[in-house]
Amino acid sequence: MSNPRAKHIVRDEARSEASPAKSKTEKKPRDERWRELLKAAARVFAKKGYKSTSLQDLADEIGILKGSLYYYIDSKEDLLYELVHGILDGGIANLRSIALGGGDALTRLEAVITTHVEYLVDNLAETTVFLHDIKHLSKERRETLAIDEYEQIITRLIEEGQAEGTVRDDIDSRLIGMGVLGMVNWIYRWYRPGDTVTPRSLGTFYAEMVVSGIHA
Amino acid sequence: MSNPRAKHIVRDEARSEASPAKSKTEKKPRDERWRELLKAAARVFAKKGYKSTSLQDLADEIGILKGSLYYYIDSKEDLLYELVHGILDGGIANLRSIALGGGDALTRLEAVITTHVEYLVDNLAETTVFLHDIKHLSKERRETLAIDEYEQIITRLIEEGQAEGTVRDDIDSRLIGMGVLGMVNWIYRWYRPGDTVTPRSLGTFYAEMVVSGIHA
DNA sequence: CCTACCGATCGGTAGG
DNA sequence: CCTACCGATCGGTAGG
Repeated sequence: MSNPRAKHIVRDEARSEASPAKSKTEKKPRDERWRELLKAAARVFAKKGYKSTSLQDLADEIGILKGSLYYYIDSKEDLLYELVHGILDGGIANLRSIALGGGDALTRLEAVITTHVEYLVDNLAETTVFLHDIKHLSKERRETLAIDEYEQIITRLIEEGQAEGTVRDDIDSRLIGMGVLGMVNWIYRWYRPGDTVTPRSLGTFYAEMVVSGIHA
Repeated sequence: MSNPRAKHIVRDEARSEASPAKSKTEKKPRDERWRELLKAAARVFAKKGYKSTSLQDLADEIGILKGSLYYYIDSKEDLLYELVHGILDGGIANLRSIALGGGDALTRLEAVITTHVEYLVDNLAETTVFLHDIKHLSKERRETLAIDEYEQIITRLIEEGQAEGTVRDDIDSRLIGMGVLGMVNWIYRWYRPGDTVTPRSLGTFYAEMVVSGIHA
C-alpha cells in the first residue's frame, strides 16, 4: 500500500494554509492523493475493467490531468499491481492464521469460509479487480504473487478433514476445494452493499452448506 | 450462429479445384471461414480478454488481413455478441427443458447441474468469454440477451424443492441458487481439457454435493 | 454482381 | 502536479 514513487517521503511539507475552502489549485498532501487514486482505480477498474479504463478516466475521477498521474506511478500497471497485491496479501494473512490454528479441520474450514466471505464483501471493488484483471499483470509481477495460496489452504484443510475422517474421502480434495472456492468467490458477482443479507450471515450459511455437503 | 453479413448465401459456388494442396490464395467457402473466425475469436478472447484482443490478432489467427475481417463483420463487437448469444441460448435451452420436465424438484436440480457442467466444459472458451466479457457489449445488445435466466431457473427449482419439503427453507432461495451457480460456473477457471476428472463425474459430484448440502 | 483481399488512412487513445 | 507533446496502435473504411 506504499507509494512506489515516493522513495523518500518528506512528511507534510507545510501544507498551504492559504485557501481553507476549495481553490482551483488546491494542494493535497501526496499520501492523501495516492490513496484517493488507488480508491478511484479500484472503483473504476471494477466497473469497466482494467483494459477499458483509461488513465484519462482516472485523472478525471480525482480531478488532475492525465500526465500528472505519472507523478504517482510509473505505468498504468502499477495501479493494478498495488490493488491486486494488497487484497491478496491481506486475504492470505487472514486465512493462514486460521488454517494453521487449533481445532479440528472442519471447524477451521468453517472459520476460513466465514472470514473469507466477510473480507471479500468488505473489499468488493478490490476483489473484483483481483478476480477479473490479474491476467493483465506482466508475467514477472504475477510471479511475485501467491495466487495459488487460497486454493492450497482450502484444499489442505479438506485433506486434513479426510484424514480425520470428518470429510468424505471418495472425492479428490481439489474438486471439493475448487467447489468451495467457487461458491464463495462468486459472491463478488451478485452481492451489492445494502443487500438484505449481511456478510456475516452469508458467510455462516455458506460454511454450513459446505460442511453438510462434504461431511463423511 | 449465422453470418450477419451473408444476407443471401449462395451455397458452394464451384469451389476452385485448381490447387488441391495449400496455395497462397487458397479459397475457403464463406461459411467455413466464418466458423473459423468465431472459433478463433472464442479462443483468443478467452485467453487475452476481449479488450486486449485486436482485430489484427484475429486476422493473424486465421491467416487473412485485418481489413478483410470486415467482409464478415461490421464491427468487433459483432464477434462478441455472436459468441455470447450462442452460448447463452444453447445453455438456457438445455436447462429449460430439464427444469420444466417431470420429476421432483431435487431430481431436476441434479439433472440441471450435471447438464450444465457438461455443457460448460464442452464449451470452455465460449463460456469464459460469456462470463468475462459480456460487460463489453453495448447496453442495447445486452438487453436482447436472457442473462438472468440461469439464475432464475436454478432459484425456481430450489423454491419448488422448498415447497416440496426436500430443501431447507430457512435460507433465502437466492443465496442457495447463487452458491450453486458459483460452484458450477467457477469450473471455467480451473478445469482444462485433459483433466483427470471427466466432465460427467465432475457434474455428478457437484450435484451430489449440492443436494446433501441443502436438503431439509 | 461476387470473393478475397490490399495499401492507405480514418478518428481516437495508449503510455510516456 | 501542468503543458505540450511523442510513437504506436486502435477499430474501422477507402477505392480498386
